Amino acid sequence: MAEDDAQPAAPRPAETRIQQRNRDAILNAGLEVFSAEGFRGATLDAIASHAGLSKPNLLYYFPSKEAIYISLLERLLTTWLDPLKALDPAGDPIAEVLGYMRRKLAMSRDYPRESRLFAGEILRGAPQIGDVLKGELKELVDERARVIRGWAEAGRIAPVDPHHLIFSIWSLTQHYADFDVQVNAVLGGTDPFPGAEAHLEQLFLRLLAPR
Amino acid sequence: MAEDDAQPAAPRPAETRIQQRNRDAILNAGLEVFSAEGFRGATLDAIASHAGLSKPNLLYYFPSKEAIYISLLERLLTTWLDPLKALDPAGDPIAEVLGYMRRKLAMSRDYPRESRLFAGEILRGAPQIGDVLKGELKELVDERARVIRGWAEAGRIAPVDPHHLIFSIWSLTQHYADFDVQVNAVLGGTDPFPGAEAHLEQLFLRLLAPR
DNA sequence: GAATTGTTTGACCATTTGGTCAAAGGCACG
DNA sequence: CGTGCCTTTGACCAAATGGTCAAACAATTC
Repeated sequence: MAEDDAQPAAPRPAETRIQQRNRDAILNAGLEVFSAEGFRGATLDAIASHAGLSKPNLLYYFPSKEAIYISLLERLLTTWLDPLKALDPAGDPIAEVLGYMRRKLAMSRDYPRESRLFAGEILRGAPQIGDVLKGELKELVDERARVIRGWAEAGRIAPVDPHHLIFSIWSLTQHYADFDVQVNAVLGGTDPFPGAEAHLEQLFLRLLAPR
Repeated sequence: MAEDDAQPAAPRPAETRIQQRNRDAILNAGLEVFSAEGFRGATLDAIASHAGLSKPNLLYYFPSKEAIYISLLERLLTTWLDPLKALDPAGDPIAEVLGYMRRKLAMSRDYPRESRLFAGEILRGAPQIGDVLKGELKELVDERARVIRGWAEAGRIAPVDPHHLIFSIWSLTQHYADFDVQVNAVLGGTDPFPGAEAHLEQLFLRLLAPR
């Protein structure tokens, strides 16, 4: 509708330095609070104080609490799906699956807040991202599942149900972020990740070894 | 302080029929709402209407929203720990582990609300049951871990880290209840449990088979 | 340095929500 | 059938919370 090709080089209104900084602070604060308290448990006051801003100031940058939440989920979804996209049909089957597992485990270690945010959304029935799950996610998974099925049929890995294999990778790795408190309670504070990686490597190696 | 041994046979005040029924209805409604919305997301009004009672009537049976929640968690914890207790040190190692896995998977199928209630509590940092995790749960797990380690050392199962083995069983089975929406979105509505059981049997058989 | 635009906030508001209370309605039992 | 206890509820309250707004306060630009 609106034309703006007149200017040679100024198409975007472009975020000011200060907008960039504040939006970032808000998203970071939102991640912190939403992942710890859930959507309903998080308050604008808590997010504002975490971000070092006043509540009305928050709402100058985002129209509502929900908008912050959705913004976070959108940013998260790319990060979340990328590792699966990176699974290379041309690579070595077992190395590819193990690589995917390791990437997901590293994400649980390095981005536990993101993992918990996602888990909370799904636990509550995915009110915001249900469509993405049934659309983009399902398609991506189905596609990779076909690759894995191909590997199995070619005898390059043991026969497995590809969908359940993917579920296994998700659940086994995310557990260490989402159920963090429980893992630490049982382990008494030792870093669980080295042990987890060794265990999961063994598990998938044995599951997938052909013959 | 108060003595009441006078009567020959009336020690308990004993719940009336109506108390029994209403307390039950409230706990069931609470499970429904808390598991779907989380503690913060659940409202007394929602629980009351689910139970078919008025809000003040709820509070005649339970002193507070938190009391309902805690009551549910307590009831849940026994159910939750029993399957692990039932793991028999004298039984056949692989059959015992597979049996435990199957029992947990059945719980995800038959009691998904309980699983989600528990998951929500842990996700939020276990504010109510943190102590149980560090106490009762840790001791039980450590004990069973010793049994499993014994099996491994005797060469009756492949060498595995017993704690991470237990985490694996928890995460793989609970995933089908807690991430229910995601599983169904990806699978497009087919019942995941038959496939899950076959997959997990294969997984643990291959993981644990000695040699 | 005046005008314009972008940023921040104190004061406020409406709604939601956990919880109270006094009074009314049932029920059992002598 | 009346007395006493158990159960139920309408009306109410205080606090928390998402969100608004006009006015003050910076930055930037010409």
